[in-house]
Amino acid sequence: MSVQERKERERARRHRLIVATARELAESQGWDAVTTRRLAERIEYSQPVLYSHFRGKREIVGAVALEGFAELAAAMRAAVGGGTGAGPGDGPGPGPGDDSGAGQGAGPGGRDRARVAALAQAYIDFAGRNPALYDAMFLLDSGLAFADEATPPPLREGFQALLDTLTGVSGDAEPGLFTEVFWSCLHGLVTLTRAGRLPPGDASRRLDLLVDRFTRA
Amino acid sequence: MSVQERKERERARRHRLIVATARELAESQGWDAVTTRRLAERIEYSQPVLYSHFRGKREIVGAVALEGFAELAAAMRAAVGGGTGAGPGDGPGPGPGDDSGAGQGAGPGGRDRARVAALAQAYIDFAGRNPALYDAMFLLDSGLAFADEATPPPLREGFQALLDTLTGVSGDAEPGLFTEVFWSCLHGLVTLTRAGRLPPGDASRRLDLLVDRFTRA
DNA sequence: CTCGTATGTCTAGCGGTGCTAGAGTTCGGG
DNA sequence: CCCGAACTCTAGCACCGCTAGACATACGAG
Repeated sequence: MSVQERKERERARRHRLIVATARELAESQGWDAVTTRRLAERIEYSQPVLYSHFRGKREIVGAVALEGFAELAAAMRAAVGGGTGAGPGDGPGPGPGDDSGAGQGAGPGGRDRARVAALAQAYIDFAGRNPALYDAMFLLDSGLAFADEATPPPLREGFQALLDTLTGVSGDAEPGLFTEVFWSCLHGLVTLTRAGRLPPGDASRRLDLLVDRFTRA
Repeated sequence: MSVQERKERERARRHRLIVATARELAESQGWDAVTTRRLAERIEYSQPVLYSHFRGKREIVGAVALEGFAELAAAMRAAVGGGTGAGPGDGPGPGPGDDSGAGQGAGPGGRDRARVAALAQAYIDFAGRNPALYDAMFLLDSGLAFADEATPPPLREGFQALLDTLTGVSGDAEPGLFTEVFWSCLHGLVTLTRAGRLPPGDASRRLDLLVDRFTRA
């Protein structure tokens, strides 16, 4: 039986190799350069082996995107620290209103603002650091399901990371909705900036303004 | 000389035909279906004539996108009416601080909110009504310059339409920056919703929340 | 150790893409 | 009427994602 295990290990190894190579190629030359032929050449196999691991190119993109979601979630967790918000793993997630809204007093507002700013900065930094990865996650068609029961764990985890931090500042709004909107704003900022639609210089000022709008009141 | 004029007219006519056909095809079957061959067949010419009008497919997408920007600008203008904001054409545009910030009193706040809401709704409606057009404008590579001196007039006009309405509610923030951020949020909302990243049901509630965040204070 | 088989990989090729060179035709001006 | 210029089309390039079928390799049974 050991021989089968060895083969399976090698297969898994090659699987990872494909994903890693696709990611590197995309990050260094853009997704347009990621063709099945080039990819096959890089991993030193012929194209058909790709199709023994993935149903098609879309699924390869999806695999890269999945890595991205996991890393993004980790980056956001790291940015806000294990601090005040509902921590990960200490329950099924915060029910709406556990440390209840209406916390718009002057006291801890500054701390909240700092945490949201750190979160947002982490998001923008991640996108800037891994543009091709971000494209795989959001721009390209990766065939991943989102707000759905089939949504893969890393995606849920990413959203949860946002939710945990933002729940505290959502005020009288439903935290889920609040998070969706804030996330959309971050995504819009990233997208338009990356596409050259916004002057690149004022990126941090725009982020400041956004965080302001979502942390006051 | 009349013959030359006639030819030029016919050429212009064919030019418009190409753009219109590309747009229809994209709107009915998606941009993937817009290939030079299909396009050529639809206009009843061979592919090479396309290249006598446009440098390549990207430029065709760009032409469609340009139409889109003009229509989007018009839709937003119509939505806010010729009302309170700085009207179009009555000067080179409002300088920052002409009817000065700090207007966060309770009085006209409601009216401002309504106008911003109408503007945002017009934007979202436009994107929903013309998904392929919106893709050409923002998702696809149309080769159009944006925040640049080479930015085509329709793009400037679209941004100006946003700016005119938002200047009044930007508070102590720079109106240009405020507009960029708000626009980004709208774009993010549209993008994520269209990609199935957000549950489609709560679209209007999300929009409400966004408008709230940008009109209070 | 040998052999049949089963697994795995590669070569070759399909229909499609954006784009272009050069042949062919049409049509206006002298 | 005929020549030349302007224009269009046929044919083809290199590349794409993807797949069928030939080929080799390595395993397990006798």
